Amino acid sequence: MTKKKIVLLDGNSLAYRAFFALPPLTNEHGIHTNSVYGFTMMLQNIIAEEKPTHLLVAWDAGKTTFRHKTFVEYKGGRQKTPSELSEQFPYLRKLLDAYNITQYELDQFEADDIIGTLSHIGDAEGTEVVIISGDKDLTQLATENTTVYITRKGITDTEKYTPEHIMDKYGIKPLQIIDMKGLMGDASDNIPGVPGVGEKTALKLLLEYGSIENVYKSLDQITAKKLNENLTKYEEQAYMSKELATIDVDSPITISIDELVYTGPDVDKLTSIYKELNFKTLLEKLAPQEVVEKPLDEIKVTIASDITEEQLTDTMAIHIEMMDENYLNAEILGIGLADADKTLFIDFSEVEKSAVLKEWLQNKDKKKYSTDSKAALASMARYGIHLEGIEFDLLLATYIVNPATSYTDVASITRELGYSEVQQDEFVYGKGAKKAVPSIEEIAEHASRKAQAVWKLRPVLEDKLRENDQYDLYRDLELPLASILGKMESTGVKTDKEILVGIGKELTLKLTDLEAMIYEIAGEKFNVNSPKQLGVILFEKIGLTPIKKTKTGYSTAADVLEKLESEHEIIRYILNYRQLAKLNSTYIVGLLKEIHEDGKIHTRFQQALTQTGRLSSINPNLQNIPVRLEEGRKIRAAFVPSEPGWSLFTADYSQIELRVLAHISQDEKLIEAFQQGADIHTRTAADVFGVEISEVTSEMRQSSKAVNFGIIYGISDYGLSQSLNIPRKDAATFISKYLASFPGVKQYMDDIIAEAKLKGFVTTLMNRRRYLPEITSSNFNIRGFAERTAMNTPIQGSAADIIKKAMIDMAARLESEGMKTRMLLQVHDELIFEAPEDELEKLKKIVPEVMESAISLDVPLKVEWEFGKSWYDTK
DNA sequence: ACGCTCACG
DNA sequence: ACGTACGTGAGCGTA
Repeated sequence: MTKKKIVLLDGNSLAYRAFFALPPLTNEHGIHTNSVYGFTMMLQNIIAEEKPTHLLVAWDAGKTTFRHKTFVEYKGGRQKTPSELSEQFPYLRKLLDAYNITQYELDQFEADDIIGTLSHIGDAEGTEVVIISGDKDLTQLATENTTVYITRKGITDTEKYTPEHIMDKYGIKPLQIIDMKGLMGDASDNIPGVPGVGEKTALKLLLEYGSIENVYKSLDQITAKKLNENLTKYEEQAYMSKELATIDVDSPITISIDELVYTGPDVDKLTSIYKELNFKTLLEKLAPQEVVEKPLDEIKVTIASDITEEQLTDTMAIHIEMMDENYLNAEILGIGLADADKTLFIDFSEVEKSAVLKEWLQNKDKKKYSTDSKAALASMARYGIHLEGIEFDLLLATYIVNPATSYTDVASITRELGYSEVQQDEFVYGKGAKKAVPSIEEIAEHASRKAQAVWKLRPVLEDKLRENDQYDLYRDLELPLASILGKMESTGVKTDKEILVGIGKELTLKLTDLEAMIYEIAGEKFNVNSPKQLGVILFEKIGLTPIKKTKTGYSTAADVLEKLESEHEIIRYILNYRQLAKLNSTYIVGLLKEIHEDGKIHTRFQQALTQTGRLSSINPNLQNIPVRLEEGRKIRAAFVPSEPGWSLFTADYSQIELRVLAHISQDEKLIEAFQQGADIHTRTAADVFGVEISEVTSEMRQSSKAVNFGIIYGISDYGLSQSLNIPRKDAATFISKYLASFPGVKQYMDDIIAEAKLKGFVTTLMNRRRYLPEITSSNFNIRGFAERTAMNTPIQGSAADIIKKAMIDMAARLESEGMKTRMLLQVHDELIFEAPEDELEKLKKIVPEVMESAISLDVPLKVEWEFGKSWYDTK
C-alpha cells in the first residue's frame, strides 16, 4: 500500500494565478479558457509530481465570511473579478468533476480555513500534506508534515515553504507569519496592520520579541520615536489584523479526509470538456488515437500520363506537391491540377517529360490559381521551368485577410475557412521517424484535393478581400512580390566558405583561451553556455548579487552582466566568450551548413508570417547577420557577388519609421524637421530639452534617439528606463516632455488606441490589417501590450508596405532598363543587389530614385547607398 | 518542447 | 495585481 499523501488546492487563488499568467485564449464561441487551461496544466503537473492519494480543491464561499464581523472592510476595495475570469468558474468546476476531484466550500469561511482545518487533521495523523496556493498567507500552515507550495512566476513553478525554508527566508517560525501580517498588514486583503510598519520592520520586531503580544509588553524598550507612536496608537488595529490573518484550523467542516481519495479522472467526461474548450493538445495527449479524421467526400483522381492540350484548360488551380516544407531543395512529387469539373495529378517524372505541360506552365495566358505561388515558382525554377500566369495565391490571400492565424499547411488554411476536404500533410506522410513516401495514389489524391480546395476557395477569399478594401494590397503588392521573392531566393547569395572558415579558426582559438581563463578564475570547469551552471558560479560560488531573475533561476543576460562588470573580473571574460560563441555557432558553423553546391546561400522569405507585414527570413536567417560590432561585422565579408568583377550594392531607407510616423500623425514639427533634412535625433533633443540645435550634447542626442525608438514601439516609462539605464521617473519625465513638444504624435497615440478599440483592428498606409481583440481586456498587462501594438503596427507595417512597393518598382525598372543587376536580399529597410561594374553608375541614380518615389508622403523619403566587393565593404 | 540568450531592423 | 518597450530566427541547455 502506498503511503498516504494529501494535496490541498486553493481553488480561487490558483484560478486567478492561471488567469493572469496566460494570454487570453478562447474557444470558438468566444468563451475565455486561459484560467481553465492553466489550472489543468497545474493539476496535471501536481498529479504527476506529487502522486497524491487524496486530493481536494477548496473554494471561497460567497461574499461574506466570519472575518467581516471582525472587520467590515475585510477584502474591501478589491477590483471586481474580471468577467473573462468569472465566466470560467463553471468550467473549472466541471473540469474538476471530470477529474473526480472532491471540491468543497463552506458558508462564511474561506478556502484557507478549509485547507487549514484539513491540514491540521492530516498533520495530527502524521500524514504528509501538500498545500498549493498563490497566497503566501497559507505558509503559516507549514509544519514538519505539511509543506506549502506557493506559485511563482508562470503556472507550474512553485516555491516550497517548509518551516526550515521560512526560517531561512524570514528568520521566523510559520506561525509567526500571522504576527508579521498583523504588524505589516496586507493591502490585497485590506488588512490594515500598523501604519509605517512594512516587512523589514515587522521581521525586526518579531526577531526581537517573538509575537505581537510580546511587542506590546515591551513597548517601552522601542526607542524609535515614530515607530513607538504608531504601535501605541494602532494597538487595537494590530491585534485585529492578526486575528484577520489567522487561518481557522478548526472550522466546522462536514467533510472527512477519507472522502478525498483520488482515483483518477473520468476520461470520457474529460474528453468532452476538452473538446468543449478546444484544448487540442490536451485532447491528443489524452487519447491520441481518438482524434479521428472525418471521412472526406470522395473525389475522382486522374493520374495523368501523356498530357494533352485538351486536359490543360485556360484557367486551373495548381499545387506543387512536396514532402518537405523547404521547396528550395525538397523532392517534388508531382503537380495537382483542378478546375470546375475535374482534377488531375501528374507525377513529377511525367512533368519533366511533357513538353505540352511545360509549355502550359510557362504560358502567361494560361491562368493559374496556386496554394503558394512563391513555392511553386521557386521549386519549378530548379528545373528550368519558369512558371507564369499566376493569378491567385491562397496563402497570401488568407494572410492579408488576417495575419494572425498560423499557417502550417493547406489543410489548416482551408479548415480555417470552413473547408475540410483536405487532409493534414502529417496524416498523409506520417510524422518524425515514421515519415515516408506513400503510394502514388495517395499522393495524387492529396495533391488533387489541395488544387481543388484552391479552386473552390478563391471566390470566397477574393470577396473577402474586396469587402475589406484589401484587394489592391493583395493583387498589386503581395502577389507580384511573391514572384520577385521567389526569384531572389532562387538566385541566392554567393558565400565565400574560406572566409567563414578563417574567421571560425580565429574564433575557436580565442574561445579556447577565454574558456581557460574563465575556468581558472572560477576555480572549476563548467559549461559557460549553460545559464544555469553560470548562475551557480556567479551568484552562489563567487557571491555576486543577482540583479534579475528568470522563471528558472538567475538571469545572466548581457544587460545584467554589464551591471556586474565592475564587481568581478570574470564578467568581462564571460561577456566576451558569449559574444564570440554566438558568432561561431550561429554565423560560422550555422552558415557553413547552409552553403549549397552552387556556393550560394538560399534563404527563404516568409511572406505570410509576421503580424505587421514585414518579411522574415529562414534557413538561414539572412536578416540578422551581425553589423553593430566590428568582430561580428567581419562575417559580412563572406557575402560576395556571384560573378567575377561584380559588386554588391546596398540601399537603405534613412529613418523610414519616423518619417512614416511624421506622415501618419501629421505632427507639424516632425514634418518640418524632415522637410528641412535635419538630423532627427538632434532636432528632437533640441525640442525636448528646449535648447538650440548647436547646444545639443551627445548625451542629449543619445537620450532623444532612445525616446524616438520608444515612440515607435509604443512607449512605456519602464521600457525607456531600461534602454537608457536611468530611473523610471526620469524616463517618464522625458516622455512627457517629448509628447509636449510633439503634440501631433501624442494625438496620434491616443487616436490610434481609440480606433483600435472601436474597430477591433488597426491598418497601415496600404490597408494591411492587424486585429487586436485584447485591446479591451480588463487585464492591465494584456491591454497595455495591445495598446503598444496598436501604436507600433501602423508604423512598422506601413514601412513594410513601402519597401515592398519599392521592390516591385525596382524589379520592373531593372527589367525595363534591360539591366543585369539582381536583387538578392531585403532586410526590412534595406535592399541588397549584385551588379556588374558597368551598371553601378546607373544604380546610384535609379535605386534612390525608385525607392524614394515608392510612395508619396508629406515628408520626403531618403535613401542612402553603398557598394563594394563584399557585404562588409558596403559601409 | 521550452526557455534563455542574442543577432538583426 | 502584475511586469512591459515593437517585429523576427537560431543555437544551446534542460526538461
